[in-house]
Amino acid sequence: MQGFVHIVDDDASFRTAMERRLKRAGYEVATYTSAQHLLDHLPSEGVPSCVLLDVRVPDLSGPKLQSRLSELGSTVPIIFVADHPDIPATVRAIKAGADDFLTKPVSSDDLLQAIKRAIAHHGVQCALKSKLDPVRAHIAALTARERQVFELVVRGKTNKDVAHALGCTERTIKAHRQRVMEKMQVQTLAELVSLAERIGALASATEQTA
Amino acid sequence: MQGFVHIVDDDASFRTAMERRLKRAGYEVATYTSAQHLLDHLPSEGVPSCVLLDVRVPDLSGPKLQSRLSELGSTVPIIFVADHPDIPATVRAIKAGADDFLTKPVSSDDLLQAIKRAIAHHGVQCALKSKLDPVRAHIAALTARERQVFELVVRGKTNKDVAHALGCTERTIKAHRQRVMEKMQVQTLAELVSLAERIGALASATEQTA
DNA sequence: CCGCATGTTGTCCCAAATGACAATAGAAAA
DNA sequence: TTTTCTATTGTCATTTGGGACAACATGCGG
Repeated sequence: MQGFVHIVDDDASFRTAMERRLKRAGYEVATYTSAQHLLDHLPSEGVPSCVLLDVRVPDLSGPKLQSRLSELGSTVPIIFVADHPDIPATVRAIKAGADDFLTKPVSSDDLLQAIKRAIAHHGVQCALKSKLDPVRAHIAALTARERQVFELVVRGKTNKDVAHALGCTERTIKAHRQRVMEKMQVQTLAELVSLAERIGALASATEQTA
Repeated sequence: MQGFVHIVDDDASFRTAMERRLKRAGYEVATYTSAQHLLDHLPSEGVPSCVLLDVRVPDLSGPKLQSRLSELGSTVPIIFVADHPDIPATVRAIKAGADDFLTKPVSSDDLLQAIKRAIAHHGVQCALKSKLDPVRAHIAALTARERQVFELVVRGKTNKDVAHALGCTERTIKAHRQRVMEKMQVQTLAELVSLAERIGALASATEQTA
């Protein structure tokens, strides 16, 4: 399986035409009559896929679908297909994060190329997500106190510093720290800091320590 | 000063018209008759700025100018201005990284909005760059051996591990490690790891340690 | 030949982190 | 009420990291 393509178009003939073309090219295909329809049958995340969206569909504009999807935690790339698009709409769509923008009639070449790229993009996104999601889950599993310790520790504070900052004994911090390491499933401070950076829990804050 | 705008257009009347409009809006302005001209008089990096590029200029296509600039380490956003653009060209330009795409005649509102956005973007880029550049410089100042130690240390290896990996004494690693910390100008391992992550020196490699 | 940078290694001591066993107290849930 | 979770603190021994002195070898340019 090379990937999954979700076709959204209210024109049945276009849908079936596309479906046939893409299935022949080796893709899994699902069709929807509207953007809402797509949102309802939320595609299984985790498989590299993309959405082929006819901009003519009335219920949800492209950008809106985009933001709706990302709210749901999805990063599926969207390829817009338009009949007679105007420049401003095109610019808006692409700047809003469309992965590509095609005009009808779509040449098979362009279509397949765009889809290949989009699915490749999503593959990368999925890989990233599958790495970061568990980390976020681990952080979510920390208690409030543990999170405080976590934040200070990954900034290079020593147990003593943290103890002073949080108003308790060094020994206490030590205990929390151990639990943090366990829950985050890391063995070393370096790994902990790496995770924090990747999650963005350290956004621009590398100040002095001692 | 709100920012710097570099206008590239071979049409003198357009240049001066734009220049006047933008100066009135409070921007610093420089004009160029060709993309090459812009590249020659490489704009001073560090000031939030943007390029207003007429796609008609013949010497360098937009995307080419873009890549040429980024080769030179610049991240100036480019706003394309086109007369009668076609969709594919628009799509290509924006996907290639254009910050915005305007069509003539450009309304003052659109223009100023686009420029404001672009300069804001560049402001962020500049801030980021001014943080990362010195770090890269520090890394470049490491000796080969020091860099080896650096790479292992930020992955969580202990001095003992590194010593074993590089075939020398723990004491030796200790010495290198100290010099690394000095040269990178950090006090703690956490900071060192943060820098490594931000520079991308740790791309997906958080494996076991002990 | 000499100075300098680089890499190497040493000892002594102290600070910091880890791990092994622990215990106590309050709050929330069963 | 009893269990469970969370936060708190303790000691002791060990490992690691960091700082303060160092020394020695090599290779390169002046």
